[in-house]
Amino acid sequence: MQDWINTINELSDLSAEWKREIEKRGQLVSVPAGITLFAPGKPAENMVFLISGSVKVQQMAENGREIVLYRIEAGESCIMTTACLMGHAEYSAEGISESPVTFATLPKSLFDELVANAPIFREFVFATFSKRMIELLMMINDVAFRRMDIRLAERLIELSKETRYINITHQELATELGTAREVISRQLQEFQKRDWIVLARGVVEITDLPTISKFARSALP
Amino acid sequence: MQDWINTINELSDLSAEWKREIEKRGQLVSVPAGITLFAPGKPAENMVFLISGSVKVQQMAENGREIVLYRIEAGESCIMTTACLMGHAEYSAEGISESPVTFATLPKSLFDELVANAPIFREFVFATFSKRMIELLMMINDVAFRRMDIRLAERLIELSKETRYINITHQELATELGTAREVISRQLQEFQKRDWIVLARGVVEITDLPTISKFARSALP
DNA sequence: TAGGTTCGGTGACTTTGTCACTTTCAAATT
DNA sequence: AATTTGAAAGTGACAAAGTCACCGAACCTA
Repeated sequence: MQDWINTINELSDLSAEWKREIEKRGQLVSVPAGITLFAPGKPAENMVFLISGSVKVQQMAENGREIVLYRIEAGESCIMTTACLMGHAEYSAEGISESPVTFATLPKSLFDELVANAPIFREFVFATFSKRMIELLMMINDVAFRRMDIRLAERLIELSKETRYINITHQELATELGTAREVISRQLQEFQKRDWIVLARGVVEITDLPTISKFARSALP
Repeated sequence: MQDWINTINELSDLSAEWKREIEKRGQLVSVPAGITLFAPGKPAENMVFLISGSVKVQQMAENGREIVLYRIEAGESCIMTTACLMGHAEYSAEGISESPVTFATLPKSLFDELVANAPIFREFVFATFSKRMIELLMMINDVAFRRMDIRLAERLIELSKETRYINITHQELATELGTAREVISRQLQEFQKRDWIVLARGVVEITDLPTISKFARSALP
């Protein structure tokens, strides 16, 4: 995988010289699933691009509750590290690999050169920033104003894209949505009572997708 | 006010040539209080610097509830416009002048030149981005996990920095914290019952700052 | 001073979050 | 195969937050 830069769509039009420079000065790293890649207290020294796998970025509160902010997927860069790199600020979130992950790092010096001299790269960085920013605004909207049952239904629909058997615990769902496990358990029971899903330990089986979808869109219980 | 660029601390070290260029191609605009400066649907065409006054950036939900995301103060730039400018994305928040406001706009072309060629300017842009990003993360933490009474107490303390008579309605406080007016009213009544504040129409008078402060720090009711 | 508007109060109810357990299940250990 | 153990999920009682529908008081302003 010496050609990783071309796996990032938005950067495929970079000049051959820049690509050579990036491959010379960048570093490829692979880690297994479940590793904390960044966390409050650890300073960022490089810009990070995800080549394969998925990284979950989440925030933890003093009371122990957690919320998943977003996921970094293959072909995306990590704005948290970039923000900390550029803003001389500290992380307030942590990043955990959800699968075996390969990423590339660029030293800050090269990052600076690229932002200055490669408009394509600059566009990429800003676009990533603003995309995440808007995601965070949507998240604030969700958490502050939207009903739990609707949000849960939406998330179940998302998760059932590939298979109707979703492998997830109630606690994990709670972390996804930033709520408490009990709330999810009760809500899932209610869904089960309505014959929309069937529950098993660690599994949610979607049995009536059309009705759940209707419910999620309705925004009314 | 032809010298506005020097009112922005982080940019005071820009070279004289860049400053001349900025003043030549930038535009100064003044608007009264209460004007919507940006809102979903209006595309951004320029980068914006606030010279004087204060702009409230808030988000509105379908159900009518609102939340104040942050304020842009004098000497800061508006990341929402920058994000929309660079990320080819749409606003999802609106900006409203809270006082008479003067701001300067830079055309995108000059913004690009500056980011490319003026490291000081580039640092400023990234620092602003990451500062706001971290603020938004804190806001998610607050909204998702922290108690209303504590958050309200904190906000009252903040607002009473200059005078113990805070001129604000319950609805405004609710918007600040992203909750419903009734919740604020009830909470304020509770504070009044405890002799921490005295309420009047449109006014909250802080009568026992030490105890409120202790309460805000305690995180326990 | 009359009428409208904004602001705040209130009670009944729902939803969400918390606490302190218990039970159930599955896998590892004896 | 029986037992232990830890994670996952269920439960009931309660507290906090949000919703709804309505009321009355305070304040413009015409």
